[in-house]
Amino acid sequence: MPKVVDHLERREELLEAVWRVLARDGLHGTTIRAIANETGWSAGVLAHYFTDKEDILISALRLSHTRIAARWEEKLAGLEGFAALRELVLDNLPLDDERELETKLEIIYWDRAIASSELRKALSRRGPTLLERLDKLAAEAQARGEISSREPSADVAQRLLGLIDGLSLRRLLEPRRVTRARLATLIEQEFRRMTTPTEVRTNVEHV
Amino acid sequence: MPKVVDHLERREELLEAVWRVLARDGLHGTTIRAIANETGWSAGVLAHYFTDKEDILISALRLSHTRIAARWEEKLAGLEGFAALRELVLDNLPLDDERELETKLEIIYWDRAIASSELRKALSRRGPTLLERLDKLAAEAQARGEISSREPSADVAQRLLGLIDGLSLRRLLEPRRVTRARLATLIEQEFRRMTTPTEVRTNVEHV
Amino acid sequence: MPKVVDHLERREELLEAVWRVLARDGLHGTTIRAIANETGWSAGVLAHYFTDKEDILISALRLSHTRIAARWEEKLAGLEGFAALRELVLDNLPLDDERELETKLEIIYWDRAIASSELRKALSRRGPTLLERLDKLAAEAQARGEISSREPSADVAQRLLGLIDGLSLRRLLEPRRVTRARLATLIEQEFRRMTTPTEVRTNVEHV
Amino acid sequence: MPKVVDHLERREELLEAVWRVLARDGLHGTTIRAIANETGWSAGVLAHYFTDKEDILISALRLSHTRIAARWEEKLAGLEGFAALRELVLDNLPLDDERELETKLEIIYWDRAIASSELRKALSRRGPTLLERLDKLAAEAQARGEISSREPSADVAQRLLGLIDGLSLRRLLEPRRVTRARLATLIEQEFRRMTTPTEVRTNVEHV
DNA sequence: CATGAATGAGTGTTCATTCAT
DNA sequence: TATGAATGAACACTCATTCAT
Repeated sequence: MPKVVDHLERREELLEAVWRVLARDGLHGTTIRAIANETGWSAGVLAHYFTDKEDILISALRLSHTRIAARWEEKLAGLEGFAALRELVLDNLPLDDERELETKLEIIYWDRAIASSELRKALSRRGPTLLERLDKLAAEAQARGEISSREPSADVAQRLLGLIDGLSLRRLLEPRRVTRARLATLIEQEFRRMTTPTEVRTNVEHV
Repeated sequence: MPKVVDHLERREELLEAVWRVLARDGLHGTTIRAIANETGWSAGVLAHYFTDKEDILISALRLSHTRIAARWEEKLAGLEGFAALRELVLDNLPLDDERELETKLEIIYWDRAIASSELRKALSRRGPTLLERLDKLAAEAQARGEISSREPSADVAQRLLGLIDGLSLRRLLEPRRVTRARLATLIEQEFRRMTTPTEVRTNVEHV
Repeated sequence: MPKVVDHLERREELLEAVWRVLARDGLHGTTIRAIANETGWSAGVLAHYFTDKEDILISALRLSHTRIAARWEEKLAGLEGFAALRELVLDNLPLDDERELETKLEIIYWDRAIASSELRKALSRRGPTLLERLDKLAAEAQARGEISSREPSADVAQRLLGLIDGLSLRRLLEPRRVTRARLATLIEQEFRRMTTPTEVRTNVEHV
Repeated sequence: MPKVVDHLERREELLEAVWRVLARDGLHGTTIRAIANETGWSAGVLAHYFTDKEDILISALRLSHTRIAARWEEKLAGLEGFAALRELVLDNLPLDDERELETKLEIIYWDRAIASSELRKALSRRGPTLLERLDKLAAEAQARGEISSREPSADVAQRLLGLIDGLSLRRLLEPRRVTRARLATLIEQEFRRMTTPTEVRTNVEHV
């Protein structure tokens, strides 16, 4: 009788090891052997669960996205409008170890995503989804009068996504300058700006 | 007398080829041989001008930063306060081919920068410098009453840097969704937000 | 279950191939590929058994020393004093193919041993050991009155070691002039000198 | 008017630099660039004086042999028999820096000499010549009754050559154990043995 | 299912050599 | 004569991948 192994479970166990290696050594330092070492299994075993190294890397990213999406469902349950929007943004920032790892994963793939359209597809699954969610919640918040309606919700969403990526990056590149507390402060200020009404000042000329 | 070659000039010629390869193939695909191919010279010639592959990559990045810094001097000459701040932000966005290449260069190094402190140093030469400049100009704009003084200039600068990186990234990752025009629109909206006076609305409660 | 290979056995098989390449091509001509060719395996297989080329070369030398030491135990079993000393000297001369190869190995490393202290350590394992053995047996032979006690046993040992190295070298450098038979004759003469009593001749003045 | 350069003089100047590099870095570490660096000239200049790297190395060795032979003429002038023999042996030992360098040169080439018959020829110029001289002087010393005539002068010469090479090697491989003083002592003892008459002891049985 | 032995292409790098100036 | 720019082959080494067991 062959040993019964839950394929999916084993796959996820392996992919979590891939995350750890990626976060520790970067994409460049992530070799099949390093992964195998981290899993505790032999290198050859990866061939049973993945077709390719590319497959491993993309699968690792996809699993991360799946987990993130699942967490969204939990966290956003019962929330609406601005409150939901705020929660979603906060959840996508590296404010604890788990999400710092997720952030590293994203960054790590950006290099290759620029060159490989294959990988770009895999990556864009998160981007658009997140963008669409931000958009929908921003529109909702506008409809409720919680945030200004002067700009399209799509623009609000795109700006928030940009801030998420840009500030997260700075957090990882310069951890001493951008502490978690500072990161939180910066995003709170953005929330405040969104919820503060604006009045057109006529004596300012835009360049 | 030997063949006369301007060492510095040749170095820069080679490094520009490195840029092209990096932008085309990513850091991962940038091999010594690929670079040599792009230069039109043989692979061995790189040994005359650089000690190492690491030296090549870091030099390529440094040259880019040097060029960028020089362009800043030009573009900011005569400008002050908000006008200068606006110009600096715009100059750091991938709104033409030249700056798109520069942006790719930055992104490409982020992966390794997270792991290697050596590279992080080289990279941080741009980051902090840009941040400091943004900060100084934001403070200037605040003093002139051109933008709101409700938040510290350091926060304004950090947010702008975040937006620059985040929106630039989206432009490169999803060029169809984030066109150059859209990128320009988004940043103009941010400028507008900065220069528009705000009035506290009492009936909104921050969470 | 994977293909079963006796790791140690395979290592030794590979190292013996290294010996052959070293003896044929010299240290200079001993490349990883040449070794691989000699083994019949691919070049990459060496990476499974050795960390490094340095590791290969030092391991090859060590295995040789181990084999030699083992042979000493056999040959010297039951022998004492001068008889043992004589046997030990003879065993360290290139009087057959096996020992000629061993001698070549020693010579080959001398160049680098002079520059690299690392290698000198590995080499000196044989040197001192042989020297100490020669010393001990010389002292034994002196105590038994088999050889002259006019000079310290340490000097006898050092001279014998010098002769072993020097004559072995000549045998390999000028095989036609120094045949095996001639080598044997020369060393036998030295034995005769050692065992022949000397009488001080007073009318000779040393310079 | 072209610069007038004494070819031979320049050649020797270059070759002396080769010696220094060889002694410092070993044959393995002796590159064309290292030599050029040591000479103070550019790498290409060597092409004017030598056809090949092999040519450089062999020429360096030959010059050393020429210098040694010239020194012999000086030192042996006026000496005959044992006194000359003694002087010749002493002159071939690494008892000062100059001769230590010469010894290193010899050792350094042994590795390749075993494989390359070309180099062996170049090397054997010293060996045989020295051997022949030793032989001639040994015969002379025997004729004068200064040393024992029990063994052929050729054997005496071969043994002395073996001792010279073997002990010199040990001096360089284990400089702490075999000091210059110890080396001198050991060779003096050999001289003493040669000049001391022997008497057959009947109660010793050769094995 | 799991192993790890074996492969071979590809990497960065070194280096003797050539040659236009 | 002397230079040093340029070449290209060879090197040790890494690594994803295959496959017999």
